[in-house]
Amino acid sequence: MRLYNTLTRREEEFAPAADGQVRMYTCGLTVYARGHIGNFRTFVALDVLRRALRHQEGYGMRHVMNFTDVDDRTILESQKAGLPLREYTGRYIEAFLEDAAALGLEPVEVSPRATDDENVAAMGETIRALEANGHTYRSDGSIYFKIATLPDYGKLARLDHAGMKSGARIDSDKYEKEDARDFVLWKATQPGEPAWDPGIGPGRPGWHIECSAMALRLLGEPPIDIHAGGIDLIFPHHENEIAQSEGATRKPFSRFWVHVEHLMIEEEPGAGSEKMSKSLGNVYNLQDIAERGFRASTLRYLYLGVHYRKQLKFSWTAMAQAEEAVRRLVDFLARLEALPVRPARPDLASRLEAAGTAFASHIADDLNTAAAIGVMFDLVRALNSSIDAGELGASDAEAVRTLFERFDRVLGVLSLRRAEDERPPVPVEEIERLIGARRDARLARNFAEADRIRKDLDARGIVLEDTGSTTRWKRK
RNA sequence: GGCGCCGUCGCCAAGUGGUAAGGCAGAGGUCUGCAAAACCUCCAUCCCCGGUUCAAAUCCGGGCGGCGCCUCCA
Repeated sequence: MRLYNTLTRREEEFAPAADGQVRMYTCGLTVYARGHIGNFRTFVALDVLRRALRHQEGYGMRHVMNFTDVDDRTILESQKAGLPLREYTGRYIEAFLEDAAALGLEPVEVSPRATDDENVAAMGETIRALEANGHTYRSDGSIYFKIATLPDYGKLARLDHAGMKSGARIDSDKYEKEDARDFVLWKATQPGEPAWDPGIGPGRPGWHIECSAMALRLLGEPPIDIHAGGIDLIFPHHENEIAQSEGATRKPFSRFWVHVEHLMIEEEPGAGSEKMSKSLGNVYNLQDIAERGFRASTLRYLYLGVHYRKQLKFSWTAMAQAEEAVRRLVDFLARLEALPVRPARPDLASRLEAAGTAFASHIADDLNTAAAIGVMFDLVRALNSSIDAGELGASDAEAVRTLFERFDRVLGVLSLRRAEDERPPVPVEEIERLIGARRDARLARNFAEADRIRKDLDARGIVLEDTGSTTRWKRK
């Protein structure tokens, strides 16, 4: 498949370097708070990449997504909460896993925590290798990376430091550095802060070292195939990861760098938008989505409607439109269940095959999910039309379902919706009993009673639809 | 100030040289006990101004507007 590589600023043909297995690292969440829907835009987009590589391209995956469970904010917030760091961050890891499941993220092969003993040890090893290669210096008990020792520093971000805004705050650390652009690998112990000593002196990890160390430890010999994350990580995080990893190993770190654009929030129509971020305080999480009456599957669909390298303007209107679109798909799939037994339609196979090919080629085109979804809807209209004309039977339905399952292995929306629908607000037995009672009422032409039952269920979140002789239900 | 992205129907959004996918909303119609769903028909020449070309939403230049990175951030 074609994949945009930030390193070269071009789309390139992607295939794993070895054994048909993709070695991929995703920068995960800093677990000092519940992830918001901006965070999850990135994770869902990368989940689609993972699914496309696995289910469509047929590669094996070894995918690492970390939890950053030590940094200034996690330490600060855990202290505020009066909890040990590990326990405090553990709660948000749990919350993340719940949200990830709700959004249909496939579990990755490895989800390490930075503070796991073996990862701290790996950071020590990486830093020692950097020291041995002459890339570091020590100052006030901290260890720094000296970027002047790495000639191609900046190759990912391509920043022109000469032209940087005068007065821009470059140095946010209070530690002493030789050059403002140098960054800390290992922070000296501060009173009241947790500390480790993996053979380099007591302290705690700088922001970037964990990802280099874990990627190298868990994914083997560099270069890995793909390193991914939100677009804001290009600089400084990923640039510094490259410096650390390549300084330590003398080998290229990652072949592809994939970055997902931001989710933007528009609070009032026409008021302009800004990126959603915890520091701006304009965040919504999955709970907020649920409180507004929307489901996670709807949000997942909304994410996929915009190419991952374009900003996504989030609004409640957009959510409502996404919900209607998902409904159209679900209703179509439900229609397939009620088709009569009749001879298979001879020209259906080629129509389905064409759609399958078109869908796959859009996905293989740098994950053009929006165009792929368009293919799906084209097919829905054509097949709905055939159903109306009485041309489709049960055996055709099976072939159609199979194709949509193939689509959904990459998109992951329909299966998610189905899982949500398996837990309706009214017990299924009761719904079916009431449908039976209503059918009797209708046969007796007691429409008042029939409408009362439907209205009653509607108020409880269940919608009934009559289709010929049968009645089907769905969640509102 | 430097680097970069974006501007397509009322809303969301594909399309990067060959004459505008798809979804939502809307109008009219078919079907229907009602409701819903579904189907059919209708609904844009692509922010503005120049240029290149047989041909531009797509390339180039200049505006205007939105956003990002340069500082913690997905």
